[in-house]
Amino acid sequence: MQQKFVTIFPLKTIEIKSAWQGVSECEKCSIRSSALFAELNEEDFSKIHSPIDDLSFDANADIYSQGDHAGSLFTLRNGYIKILHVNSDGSERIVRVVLPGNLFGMEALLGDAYEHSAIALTNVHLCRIPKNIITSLGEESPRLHRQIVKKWGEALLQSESWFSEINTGRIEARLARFFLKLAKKSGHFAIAPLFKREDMGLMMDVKFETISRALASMADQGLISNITRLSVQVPDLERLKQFSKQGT
Amino acid sequence: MQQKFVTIFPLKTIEIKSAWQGVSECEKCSIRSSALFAELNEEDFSKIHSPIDDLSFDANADIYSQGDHAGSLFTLRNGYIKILHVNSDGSERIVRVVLPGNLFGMEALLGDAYEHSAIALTNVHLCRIPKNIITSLGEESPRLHRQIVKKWGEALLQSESWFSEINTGRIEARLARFFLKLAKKSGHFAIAPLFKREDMGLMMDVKFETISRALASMADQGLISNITRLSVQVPDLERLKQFSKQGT
DNA sequence: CGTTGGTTTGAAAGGACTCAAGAGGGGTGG
DNA sequence: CCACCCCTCTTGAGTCCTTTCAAACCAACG
Repeated sequence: MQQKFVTIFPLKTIEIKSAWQGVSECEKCSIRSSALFAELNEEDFSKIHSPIDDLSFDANADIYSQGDHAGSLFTLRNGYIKILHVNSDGSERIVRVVLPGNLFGMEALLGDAYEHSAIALTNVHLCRIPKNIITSLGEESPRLHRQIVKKWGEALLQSESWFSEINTGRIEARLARFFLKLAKKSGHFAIAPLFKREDMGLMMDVKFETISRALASMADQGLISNITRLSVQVPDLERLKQFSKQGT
Repeated sequence: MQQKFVTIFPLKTIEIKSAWQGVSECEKCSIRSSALFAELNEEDFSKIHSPIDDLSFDANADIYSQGDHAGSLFTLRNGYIKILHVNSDGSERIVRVVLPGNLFGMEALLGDAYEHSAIALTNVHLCRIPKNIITSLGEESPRLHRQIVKKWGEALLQSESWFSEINTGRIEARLARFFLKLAKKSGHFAIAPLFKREDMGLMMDVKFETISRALASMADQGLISNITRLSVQVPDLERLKQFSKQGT
């Protein structure tokens, strides 16, 4: 019932960069400072023997699905990913949005199966880290272990703060906070990404029509402009901030 | 079951058991199998030098507040605790409910300040673990580190699942899921705890009057009975489960 | 026995949902 | 290159659920 996209393979993932082996690239990784291996030194890298693949996915592609065997965790390099939880009654809810630099799929370290589904919201670029690298390297490198604890903690805090801010109050205020979290300055304006209205509804627990109406209403009020499928402009971040606190 | 606590000071916390030092008690702890030190052996315990205090608090007492210096983490032995997040606009939201055996306040391991407030929902009994025990012991004991990662992961999963199930759909369905999570069998019935309506509203993002009305309505439908301030009876868990999936 | 904090209940207003129709965009095949 | 189709997004009107503001109620406690 979901969107269908044309795939060459009946399978779900599309890999456009070839996998590569070894450690040299990790050491030069542009997002390394914020990534899992931030604190590792050369000696640590020399202990990595399994391949860390560098993968790309199209928007809407499944990275993994709830219940899949969990053999790897991932670092997102760019793009956005939604973490979807399917409730026992079949209803769905987006429990986290993964931002560049974030780790996801850490359930792999705890159990055999993923607890959620991870689906690309945009075209994405990510690293797949086999769990055995962590478990074996972890024995020897307290630095890595510390980093994992830290990353995990950040994920929890992000999840809780996301939850608290994106799910409290009227929709318009929630949308405002959502924009404030994701907006990036670009010249005189700030630009915030939009996702499918359906997805945004799943994040905030409202129907997609409600998202659409709220966007229109906020545009009427001059809080945002140039609504497209993929983004909005925020002319005045400060004003939006005020709005997110007040409600009117 | 809950012993009576005598309030001597006007202050918020009351300690009824004297603090104690050393490791001997942890080894015999009744909830140790589910607690942080589950996997430790005698050698590990011998390395613990800071005192782990065993504390009690009355309902409504603050365990710590958002922004406080974070010097310890905690294991809840019995009772319930709410983890409250104060948004930048002053609005509040309960992001997690701590159940017996759960770890909380792990932010202490990451930064200097607590990110949330922890407040007792009932009379509680908990262990306070100074962070330096973890950081120093962690260097030497991979078992402890593993256990921390595991606990942290559980907290994230619990938070996400709580979020997903307690915050999706109509209030009555959400309340039903809430009862299913917390109900315990007691003879022919199951009994689920209730908290202050205001608190329940903060968990589910509705006003306390709405909670009250939803409880009344569910009682009319025979889904629950014997509503008091502190608990409800659930005559038929299976039926409640059906209800939580359907809605009507 | 009156105060107090918490809970319930009522009525009207407001926000979100449902069902439905129409508009816009991007991709496909002619 | 254009026409068509499908998917997504927008908009409308009526209904349902939640909020708001009030008032009454209740149990615990001094």
